Amino acid sequence: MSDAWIYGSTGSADDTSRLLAELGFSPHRVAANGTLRPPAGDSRAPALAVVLANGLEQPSCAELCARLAADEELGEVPVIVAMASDALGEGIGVAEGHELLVEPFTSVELQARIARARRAVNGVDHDDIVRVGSLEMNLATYQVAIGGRPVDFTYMEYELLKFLVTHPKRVFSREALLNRVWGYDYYGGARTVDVHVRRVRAKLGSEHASRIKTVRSVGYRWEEK
Amino acid sequence: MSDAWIYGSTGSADDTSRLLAELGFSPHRVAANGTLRPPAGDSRAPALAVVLANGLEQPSCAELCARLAADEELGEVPVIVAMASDALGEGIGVAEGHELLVEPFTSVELQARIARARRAVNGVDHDDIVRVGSLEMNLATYQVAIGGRPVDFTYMEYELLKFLVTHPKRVFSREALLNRVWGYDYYGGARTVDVHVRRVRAKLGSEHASRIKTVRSVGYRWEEK
DNA sequence: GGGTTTGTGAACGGCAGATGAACAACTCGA
DNA sequence: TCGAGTTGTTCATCTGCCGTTCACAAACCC
Repeated sequence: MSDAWIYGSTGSADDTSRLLAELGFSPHRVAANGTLRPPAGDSRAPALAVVLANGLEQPSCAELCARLAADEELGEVPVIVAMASDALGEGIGVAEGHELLVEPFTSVELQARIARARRAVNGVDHDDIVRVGSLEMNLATYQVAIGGRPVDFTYMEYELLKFLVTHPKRVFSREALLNRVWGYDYYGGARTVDVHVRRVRAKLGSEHASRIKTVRSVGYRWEEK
Repeated sequence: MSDAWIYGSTGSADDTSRLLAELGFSPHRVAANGTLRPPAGDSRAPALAVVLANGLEQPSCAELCARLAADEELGEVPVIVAMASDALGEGIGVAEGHELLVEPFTSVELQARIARARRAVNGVDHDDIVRVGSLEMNLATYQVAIGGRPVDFTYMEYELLKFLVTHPKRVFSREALLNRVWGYDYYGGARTVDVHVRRVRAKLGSEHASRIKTVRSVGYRWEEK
């Protein structure tokens, strides 16, 4: 799923790892040898970076923050900096865009600060971004991207796709789709749905087009397979 | 003798007042009757605003935050929003530039977050120049330049452009723009937004005009691409 | 192979948005 | 106080997009 890179090796690193895992992240520890990437795994930018400031010596927290902020490829990564209360006074530099977390913290606070850090980067709440394979829907910006490349959907195409994606596996009759996507007071030909499905499929491309399954004499279904 | 305005009246208000006083502020409680200013004293912008979210009903925390962020005169005030841990999950909107503080907190953490909130304001104030390609906005002097050549924007044109530029990627409905750029108590035709968008586009010139994307039957979005 | 269901291409028509211009409110200086 | 200039809003018209529909081809089931 979404990777989280953890910098620093205080005693709280294991706790933090566990909390992040509970929140749905795959935590990866990053060695404190100067690199910004975890030793193994792909080098795709993670969904989150967590800096445990306590005991960070080489590089220092401020330096690490600065390098994270400056890294070209990682430039868009949400960053959370966690430190103990008594380390706050030491003028440790936490970059402006980064979110400050003071230990001890609860899982709920961590979650809230993750959301804030991500919002600062993406301009929207993470909850508003849906990913299915290489397909990415930003529900706040009305943008769809496939493999990072933006794809233009018209309003109705977008609404239809959004509905299907957010209601996976269930089959919807054309009538049901007309009611829930077009609106309850709508009355028009059911074939309208067909045409829209076709256009959405075309824009989705070969990789994702087949995700909209047609269930003969019933309707359509979104399948993430 | 820097003033701090405190919104909300939970039990922690007194504690917060005391802590702020210890840190050298003059705390003033603001009535929860809708105004943003304290009942007495001069109306100069304070050095700090603290929102105690717990128990805030009318206006809600999110609304209060939005109004604080939108207030013309107070726009440059550092804001801290304090709330209990169990209130975090409710999707309470804390504006992006505001600093989130989770109760219970220590005096040291409060101090650190005050510093961050102030840096956020002063920082934005400081390198107050936003650059997007050859477009340059000086948020302090209300000046816009394209390719080094100054361009005149009227007040509302400037405000609209500034709002879009400082909230990139996100789509805003005309109504949302009317609320957040024109003001909450404004009520007028939504087409007003169209016309202003058109004028801003015209002044932006061919290179930047397309950065204001229109999302059909939704609204407008700023894209730096 | 006949009937039903779905895919496909093209064309129509409505409407959202762009555009130009006029109007109203306000500022400022003579 | 008047008038000219500026600025925000609204009206009227136009244009192009896009949602819808239709006709036909293809696929599927009996």
